[in-house]
Parts: sequence; C-alpha cells; structure tokens
Amino acid sequence: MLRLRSTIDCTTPGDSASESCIGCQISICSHLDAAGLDRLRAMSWTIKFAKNKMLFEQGEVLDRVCIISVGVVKLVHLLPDGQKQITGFLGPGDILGGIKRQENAHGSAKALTAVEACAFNRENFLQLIKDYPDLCLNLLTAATDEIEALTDHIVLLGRKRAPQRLAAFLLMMSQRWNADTDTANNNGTMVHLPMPRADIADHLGLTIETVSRTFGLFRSSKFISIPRPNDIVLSNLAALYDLAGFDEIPTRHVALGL
Amino acid sequence: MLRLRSTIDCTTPGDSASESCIGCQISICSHLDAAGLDRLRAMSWTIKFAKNKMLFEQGEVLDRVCIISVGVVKLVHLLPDGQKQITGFLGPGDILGGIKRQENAHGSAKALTAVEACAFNRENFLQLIKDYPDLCLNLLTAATDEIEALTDHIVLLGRKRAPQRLAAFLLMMSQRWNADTDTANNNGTMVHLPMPRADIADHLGLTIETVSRTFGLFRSSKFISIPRPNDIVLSNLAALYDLAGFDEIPTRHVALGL
DNA sequence: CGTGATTTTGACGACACTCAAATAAAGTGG
DNA sequence: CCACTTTATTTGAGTGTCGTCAAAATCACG
Repeated sequence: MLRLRSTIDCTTPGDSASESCIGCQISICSHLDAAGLDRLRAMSWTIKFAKNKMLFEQGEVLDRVCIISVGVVKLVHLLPDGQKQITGFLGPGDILGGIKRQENAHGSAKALTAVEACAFNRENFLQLIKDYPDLCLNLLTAATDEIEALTDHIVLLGRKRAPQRLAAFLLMMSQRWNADTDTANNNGTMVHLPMPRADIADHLGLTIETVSRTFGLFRSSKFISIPRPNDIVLSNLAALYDLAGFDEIPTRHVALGL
Repeated sequence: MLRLRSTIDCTTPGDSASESCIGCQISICSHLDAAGLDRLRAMSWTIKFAKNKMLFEQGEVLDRVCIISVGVVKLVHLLPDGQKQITGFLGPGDILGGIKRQENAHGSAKALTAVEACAFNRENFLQLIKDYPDLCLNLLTAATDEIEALTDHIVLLGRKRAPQRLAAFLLMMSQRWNADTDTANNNGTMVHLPMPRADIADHLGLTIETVSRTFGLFRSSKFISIPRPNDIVLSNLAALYDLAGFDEIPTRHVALGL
C-alpha cells in the first residue's frame, strides 16, 4: 500500500475544490508536459466520501491510486484483539493507493472529514510513471520522505513519554494543514485538530485518558489554551519544541511568504 | 535517506562474496539488460567495514547509495537526551543511501558484523534509474514494502506489550536471514541473532532488562531454548505466532524450494 | 432544551523502568 | 592453555508512568 505525503502546497489560489486535483501543483502533477497533463486529465476521475465513510477496508483489493484534494483521512490498523493503531493522517496533496499487482490494503482508510480525491486506475498510473521518469523519481523521493516520517514516529513511540509525544503531535499538526488558520495573534498559534481524542491516542500509542490528562498538564503549564476541544492555541512554542526534542524552532515556509 | 529491504534472495550460489554485489539477482540488478549491467559494473565499487565501524553518522552528507552484500547493519537514531532507537536492521540485498540533493543522513548506520557493500555515486545511480523505468518502478515497489514494514513496527511499538514485541522480532529474524541456519531439527528452528540484547531493546522500545526477562519468560514457558545468548531455538512456533498477533504461520519461501 | 457522544477527572493497579548486584561470556596477555 | 580483565547477560527489589475501571462534566446535534 503506497502512502505518500506531498511536500508541495496543493491549494493553488483560483482553483475550485472540484478541479484542484488536476490544476494544482502537487508532487505528481508537476513535472508533466502538456501531453502528460492531458493524459492525466483523461484517466482520472473525482471521488467523494462523506465524513466517517471508509475509503477502503484492511485486506480489500487495492487497484486504484488517489490523490486527496480536500479533507483529512486516517489510516487505521486493527489488531486481532480489537486494539487500534492509527499509522498516519493524510490530507490535501497526499497520495494513497495500491501499485503492486493484486495488492491487498495493508490498513484501512477512513474519512475524518468530508473528503474529495482524484482517482486513477492502477495500470494507467503505472504506465504514466514509466513514460515520465522524472515523475517516477519524484515519487521515489516522496517515498523516501514518507520513510523518514515513519522513522520519526517509530522513535516517538519507542523512546518518548506522553508529554513529548503530544508536543510533537501538536507541532506537526500546526505545520502541515494549518497554514491559513495559523493566525498568529498575541496569545499564540491556533491549531485545529480534525480528529477526536481517541484518534490522537491511537496515533500516539496512548489511551484517551492519558491524552486528555496531558492536554490538561499543558494547559496548567500555560503551554496551550483550549477554547474548544478541537481548537488548541499554542502559547509557548519554545516549551513545546523543547519537549518534542527538536533542536530548534524551524523557520516557517508558508505559501503566502510569512 | 533511502532504506529498502530486498525481497529477492541475494546469495546466488557460485558467487564469491566480493562479487556478489554485481552478479546476484537482487532487486536493483535484476531487470537490467547487458548494457545496463555493464554500466552498473563500471560505476560501482566495493566498500568494507569492520564490525562496529560506522557506515555514516546522523547528519552527515549522504551522496552515495550502497547495496549490502555481506553482513548486518543497524540504523540508529539518537535523541537529545542520549536515548537510542534502532529503526531497523539491514542485511544482504538491502539498499541504503541518499538520493535527494544535498541530503543529510536521517540516522546513523553501524556495522553489526563485518560488512561488505556495493557502492554507487548518487548522480550515476539517479541517471541509471532514469534510463531504466522498470528499475525505478522496482525501487518504488520496494519503498512501498519498506513503508509497510515500518507501519507494522509502528503498530508493534504503539499497541503491543513486551512479550508480543519479542515474539514478533524473533519470528521476523527467523524469516529474513536464517534461510540456511534454519535447520529444522526435532527441537525447533534455530535463529542466530547478530545483535546484542541492548540493540534488541533499542529496536523494540524496551530496556535491556525487560528483554532479558522476556527471554527468560519464553524459556520457562518452553517457547524457546537458549543454547547461547545469541542463538535461540524456537521450539513452539505456534505459540510465538499467536503472541505476535499473526493470523497464521505463513508457508516458507526459501531459495532452495523448501 | 434534551439526548447521546465526547472529554475530563479520579482512584487504583500493572507493566515496564531504574537502580543495583551477581553471573556468564568474550577478549587479552602471559 | 589458563588467569585476568572487560563486556554482556541475568536476576532482584523498588518506583513511576501509564492503563484500567468508573463517574462526572462538557460538548454537539436535533
């Protein structure tokens, strides 16, 4: 099961949501000539999922590849005893699907919000890749990035405690999909969390209660404030970065040039 | 940092160790025509590392790609507070290196045993990939496999207890590099562990003591026996598979047709 | 405003970590 | 080949973080 997070901003100004999967400059669409873009347009179609609908189930045959244009998807792995582990969240620009022959989904994918995606037939997708080596190399680079991200998460789960895990999670969330809602007011940076506490717990290898308690710890430590459960204001970024174990606060690279 | 584990057996009978990086049928060498093999031979060279030598350090510039032909390498991630997490072990046929421009190593790589590898200059490697789309697609497929393997490890670290983790580790080890030492005698399957307990602990997100205690638990439960600390006999595979959370015992696919 | 889901808070227990020491194994030099 | 040193592994006792069970408070939605 291929799962890649794009490093390039997908939401190009002027594109409507329904067309954003074609016209935008995400990883796969860039580096294509006019003929390639025409082929892309001809072979792709748009799929939509309501909130909480399954994109696919664990074990299901995966013969399509899709690029998310709107919304957030969670990747869930079920254990025989009923436990869950969420191995990642995907958003606009991220790629998900099967590229191997007769591939079965390694995990389930569920829409956290309303989701729109640009879909391709696997065979068409593979042929396009073969015809555009640069595109294939881009995908390989993106796969390398995903491998590094998963590696970081392994370090998080293997060697970090609850506060460190949550701090890293909040900072990750603030950097990925909150470019516009990241309105820096005098109190801090606002982050919207599209997932409930249970999903955060299943992502960080904790329980709902521990996640909630750690949120409470951060609030009483004045690191954050919680106007609503899913809206977190990061009021002490330095403390959070320190907890997360990052060496420094990276300079933001936002589309609008902040 | 690219890191791929090969799914194809590397040790082709008849190849000497020093030539195995060229002559073998590992993922990258297969699907190449005669001209491609010549190019591969011309651009590659052999590097050797003694036991416990670093292949590269975290943060170091990575402008080479290598394919391990002999030995085992551990991938280590250091945390600011001195803790370690081993994100994987690589062996014969596995690929490691940098393919991005001005890439810095995301983690360190250290030789667990004496190691030989087949090395490529990054630019040459990338050009070869561009000229052979099938090869690039193969790498993308291998990257997908690596992503799935890392995902499985995330599930292990996030939702499994010490016994389950160690059981999964032992079974994984018995399947990857023990095709010949897997002599099934009447007592069980022999597995040789090339790494010390500390590395197992750092891989499974545990401490040395917990790993040792869990080995002791398995021994007193008659799941395993330990003739020497690094040689484990799996005497109750069914129990280990059950612990690890695998649904069934997979049929072995060994080179010799077992 | 009322119902159901989500989140928070509390009390208690268990699994794994820390600290400490003993035992076993591996390497070294005579 | 054997004493010696060094490293690795095992075992023990006590502590702490996080999980489990339970209930209250808050939020979302019709």
